[in-house]
Amino acid sequence: MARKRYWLMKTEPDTFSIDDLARVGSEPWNGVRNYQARNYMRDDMHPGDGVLIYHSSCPQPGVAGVAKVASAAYPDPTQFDRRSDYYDQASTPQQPRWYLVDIAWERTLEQVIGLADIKALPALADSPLVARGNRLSILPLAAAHWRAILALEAKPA
DNA sequence: GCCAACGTTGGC
DNA sequence: GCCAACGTTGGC
Repeated sequence: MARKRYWLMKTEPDTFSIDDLARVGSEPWNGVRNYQARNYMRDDMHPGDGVLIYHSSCPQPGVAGVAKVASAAYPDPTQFDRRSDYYDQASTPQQPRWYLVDIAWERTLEQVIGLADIKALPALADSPLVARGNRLSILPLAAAHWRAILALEAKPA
């Protein structure tokens, strides 16, 4: 049994928010078309890993909820669907290019933990999350980063 | 294999 | 809407 890992996964709430995840309970995290993010899902994620759901490209960017990895990696079915925005004609079922995992909702934070507050955490100084120009939609989090971010929850706004 | 052009991400 | 940063593409 591998040790539990921690992740941060971005989503645009206009498209799919923490409330949407709460409604469906579990969601195949499809549409990731970046090789490094794919490698994280395919190679490094395991059921039970902790996931912070991060809202991006929205009025209030920040961590909006907690979820967990709920499946092993498997091929993203949207890559084979001609009608999908995520269709990839270079990918075949015999040799899929894109993989995903299912993500299961655990809880929605009462208040979004804003990016500015996260950036202000000394413990997060070495996290890729606060690095300049970070565009990866899936990021690994050290356990200490996970704890430091969620510790902000206790503080009044 | 290099690198310029282009497209996308994402905070502000 | 702006702009910086980054990944991908494609000509050579």
